[in-house]
Amino acid sequence: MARDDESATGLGHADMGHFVRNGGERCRECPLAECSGLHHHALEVREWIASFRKGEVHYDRGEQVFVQGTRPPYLFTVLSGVLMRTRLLEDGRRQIINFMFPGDFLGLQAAVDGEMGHSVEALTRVTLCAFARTQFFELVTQQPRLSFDLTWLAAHEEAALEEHIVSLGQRNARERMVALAVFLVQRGLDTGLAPEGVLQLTVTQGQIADMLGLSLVHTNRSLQALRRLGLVDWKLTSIRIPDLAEARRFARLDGSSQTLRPYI
Amino acid sequence: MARDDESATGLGHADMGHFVRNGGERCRECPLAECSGLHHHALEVREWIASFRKGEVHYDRGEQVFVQGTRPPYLFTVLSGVLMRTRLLEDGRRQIINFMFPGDFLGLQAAVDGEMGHSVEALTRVTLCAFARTQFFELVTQQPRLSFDLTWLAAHEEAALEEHIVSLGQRNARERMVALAVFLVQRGLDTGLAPEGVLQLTVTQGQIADMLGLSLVHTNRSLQALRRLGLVDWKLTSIRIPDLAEARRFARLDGSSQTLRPYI
DNA sequence: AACGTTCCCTGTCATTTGACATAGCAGCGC
DNA sequence: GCGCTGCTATGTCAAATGACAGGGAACGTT
Repeated sequence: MARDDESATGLGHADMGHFVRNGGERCRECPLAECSGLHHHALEVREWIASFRKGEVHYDRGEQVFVQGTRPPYLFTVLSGVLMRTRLLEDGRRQIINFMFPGDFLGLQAAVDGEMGHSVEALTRVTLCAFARTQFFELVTQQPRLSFDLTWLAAHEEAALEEHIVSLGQRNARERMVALAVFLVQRGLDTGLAPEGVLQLTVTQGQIADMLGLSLVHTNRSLQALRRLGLVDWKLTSIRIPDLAEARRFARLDGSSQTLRPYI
Repeated sequence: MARDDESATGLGHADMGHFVRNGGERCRECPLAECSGLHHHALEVREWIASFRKGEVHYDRGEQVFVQGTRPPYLFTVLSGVLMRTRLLEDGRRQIINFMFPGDFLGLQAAVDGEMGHSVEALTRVTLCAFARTQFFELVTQQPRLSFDLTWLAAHEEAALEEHIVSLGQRNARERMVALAVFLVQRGLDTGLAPEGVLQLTVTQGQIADMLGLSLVHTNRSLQALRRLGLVDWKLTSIRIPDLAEARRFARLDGSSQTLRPYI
């Protein structure tokens, strides 16, 4: 309980995030190196990044990595696992903003503002690579390539949020679900989390509802309808899309322009 | 009509955007210098920026600055006026993503990807400061301060989109409208477009509807309700909020952390 | 075995929002 | 004056979505 506060800052131990203080030497075994969907840096740049690495943190499902309104000491790159960004209203309503996959960078807002505008929670057991917030711009601005990559990630995150806004504003419940399922499965494919096209990820219907701005009950019924239609088979622990192209058409998603994502 | 294509690329003349080829010498009279809501660079940095400036473009209300899916040769900083980013679905549905005010940077997605994921349309007569897309990273990465500012702008745009997602997902029609009105008036105050707290900007109810994901009819009724309640008086050419704090409470917006925005 | 928890599912009814049809009103060119 | 056009306003009805209440399966703990 004395540790309770630390969990909010990425410093928690044991029960709420386990910090392992080890430096860049571990970067040779970086699990992201095997990920086919990512753009890998030149050795020189990788070593530059490694020199800033502070260690590694683990969180279990349900644990909070960042808490809205706090000033975290560390920023992270996701090494493995899946997380979600959420935003709370004072009256308890919750909106899930987006999901984060291996290679994604966590805490950009804190990097420029000091303070987080949203919370981040682990959806699976996750491993994160930690950098000191105060060193971040030293890390990034002194390597033009990293500065570019950071901007790339920010611009693409913006594009993902745009797509989500289109969903919430223009698509009905079923279209939204299909759009979300396609997005998740696609990211799963890119990061090796969806062997044989089935994403193994446990998302509750309550979480889907909070992501799509629907009630839990309506979410449930719409999911059943999609299952009957054979478009998306979304179960608690997995998402299966029999025909990705057809699902795309149904949700009126345009073709995904497959480019390699950079990471830091 | 031979010029038709150029309008999509920021090169149009006369009827669709008027390009004035003049360089950094005009930067001494930059209209943004008078804007109190902005963070102004040191002389040295301003001159560095000026050396990249390619000229100035004007667009009238209704003209498209960028068209979704095209590769624009220029990127812009807004010098005066207001614009909106929109995204179209194949079946004609339109979602307005956000509004842009003086000091905002246009075309970040094109800067990293080459291609625009959305369109940008002028809501008033606007003046834009043009940079070559191909020179952009030279401009930004060789000045750590500019690299920081660009990231700052991207992170804050992301935060604005988050807030919009919360609106679309969790707030009902009236709350959404109040939230949008507060956002617009606040940005108007920061950029000198809202003398005496009344934002002079013509936004049609159809545009409000496309921004908030509501039907035109429902938008109309909700606007009337808000007028009756005395919360927001939104007319075709102006937005007035009698009590900003009360409006914030109504829409459950948390206090805006007033910081100076950088610009490039 | 009994219990508590978490999640998925269903029924019924209320509310919100949308669709369609129509009217008014200001501006504008002629 | 007239006929346009773009925007705002209303009425009526239908569809989408939410609120509330409760049941049942799976699973871990005692």
